[in-house]
Amino acid sequence: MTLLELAKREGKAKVAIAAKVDGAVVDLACPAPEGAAVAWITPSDPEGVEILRHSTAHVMAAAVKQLFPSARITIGPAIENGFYYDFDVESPFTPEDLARIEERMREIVKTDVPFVREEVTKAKASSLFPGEPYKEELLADIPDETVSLYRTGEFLDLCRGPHVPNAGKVGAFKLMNTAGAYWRGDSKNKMLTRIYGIAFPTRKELDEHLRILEEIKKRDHRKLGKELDLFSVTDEIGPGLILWHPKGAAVRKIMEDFWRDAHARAGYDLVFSPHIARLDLWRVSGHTDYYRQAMFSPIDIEGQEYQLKPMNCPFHIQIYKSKMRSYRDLPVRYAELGTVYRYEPSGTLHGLLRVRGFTQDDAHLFLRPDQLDEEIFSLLDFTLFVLRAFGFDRYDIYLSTRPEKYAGTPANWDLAEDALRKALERKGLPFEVDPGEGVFYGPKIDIKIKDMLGRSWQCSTIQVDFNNPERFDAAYIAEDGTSRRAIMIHRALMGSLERFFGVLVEHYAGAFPAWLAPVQADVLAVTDRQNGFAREVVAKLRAAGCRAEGDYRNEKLGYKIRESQLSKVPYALVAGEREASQQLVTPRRRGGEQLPSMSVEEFLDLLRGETVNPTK
RNA sequence: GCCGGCGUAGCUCAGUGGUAGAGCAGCUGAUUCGUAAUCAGCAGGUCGUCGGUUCAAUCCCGACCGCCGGCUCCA
Repeated sequence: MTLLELAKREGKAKVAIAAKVDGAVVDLACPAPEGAAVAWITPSDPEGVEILRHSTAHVMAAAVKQLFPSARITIGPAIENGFYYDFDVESPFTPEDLARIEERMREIVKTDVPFVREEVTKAKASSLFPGEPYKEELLADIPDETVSLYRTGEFLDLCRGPHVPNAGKVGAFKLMNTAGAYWRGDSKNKMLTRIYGIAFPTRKELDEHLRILEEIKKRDHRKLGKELDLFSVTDEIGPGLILWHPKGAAVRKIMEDFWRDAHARAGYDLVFSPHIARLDLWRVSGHTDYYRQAMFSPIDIEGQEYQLKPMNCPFHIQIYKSKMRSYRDLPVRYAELGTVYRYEPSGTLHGLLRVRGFTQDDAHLFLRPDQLDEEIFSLLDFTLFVLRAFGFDRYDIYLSTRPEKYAGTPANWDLAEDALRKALERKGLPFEVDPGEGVFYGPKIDIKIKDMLGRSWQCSTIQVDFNNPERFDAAYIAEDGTSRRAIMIHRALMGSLERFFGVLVEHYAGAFPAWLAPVQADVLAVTDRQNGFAREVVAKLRAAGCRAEGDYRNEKLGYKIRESQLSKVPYALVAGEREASQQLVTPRRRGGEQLPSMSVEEFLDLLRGETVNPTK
């Protein structure tokens, strides 16, 4: 008896698309083993959705082979929200092709052809894929002697499975776009044509996903950056180089002020360093060996080579080394909003999130080994405090451990990895270990913040560095009078101000909380007879530290309200005849909520109540 | 960098082998108005850049620059 027959008997054939037998997910065509524990998998189970998406990829490949017989098939996995399939074709698919492929897919689904699993020897299998070099290559890499194949009508694919029993079982899908993708993700290989699709169990879920995509588009920081006049990237300046307009600069200043203040309180010393330094400095640091591909070309200055800085660390080390350090002086903490320049391939640039010049909220800590545990813990605490202040309280945390090639001693690595791990555990933070993913110079903790839409953004990083202290001989005099090597920690919390700002824009959809908003209140004169009063109100607000602007244009109130709301200013203060006569203002929140009229002082109190950020 | 798409006024976008339009924004004037757009007029573009085809190119072709979606990589 097959699982499908068993499913029928149990009345599950309509919903089940696969089954879990003793923990292994298998097709319904598999025999139902006597006495084994069988759990049905439906499209709404996580495993079910994946099967569904993967099967949809097969349906797409089948449609492509029907329409483009010369297309060579490669791989087509399920991914988050959908699937893709990579093809090798002479000319990439056009949007019209995509529509035809999608149409053909629907026809295939309608025929409800079965997905038939076959198991054959590798030798047999390779004879079944004539003219499919990629399948040959995949076959050659499979260690097992037998492999499984799936047949969907005429279409045959090498695949581990499992799959839905029939094409009719795939859910709602939509082809989204094509993209170039290297075979096996390696830029040395041929560029294939990838088709991305989304797939969900039901039409409703698919529509919901499309709605989310719309929402993401609406929040795009590049779009909002232009609409709200926050920043720009121009042809004339160059790609990946950011111009911060007054509104964006205002937010940046608030971010910086908050950051400097928090760091001063947390025991950091603020430093500044230049944008270029002798190339030799980067030779000593090892950047010319390990980081060359990300560095701009050296600059010739009177016959000497200088380098635009890709990192701040060597400068901070020089400051550390400017005098003898006692074990009593440690930890030394140097922090800088340091602007660095890195060569990023043009195709990778993306708004504020991926740029060529950016400002790191950088710091380097110099410690004794016995201070590692406590320092990492308080640093972690400090990091979360800063992230929370900006409204991020969901994280994905990763601990990356020693790679195969590394600097420093295994004993030190163990010490450092231990300190990072213990800090995370003591803080009660769930984290994932990425074994061997540490940088060559030390283990690290990466924190990805999750925004309002649940998307993850890499921002904070805490890295132990065993390499630089050695290369630069960063030392301190220990209690016994001997010179010891300091342990260095490199860390950034926001990561880069540009990226963090971009993430903030998307997180808040441009509607910054009052403490961050570039303009906190628009004062709207109802007619020009109130312009004088409105100016007084603006002056009073500004004197009290409120970022206020006045709208004295010859426009109706509705017009001014609309503009204020569209520019996402937290408060619009209506100043009309009624207000002027009583020296009041009538606040309206950007959502549309109207508040009772109040004095300027009362409004300032209200605003203060909302602008206290958690530092103070 | 690689693959594909795109590049028309400050912005959003129409359009055509015979050198261009709309809405918004801007300017001028009228209007003095109460919680998401008052009306009228005016002005605004070497159609990304360079080259080619053509009697004629914004349109067709090529190169370059840039942007967008991915790949690769990362703050």
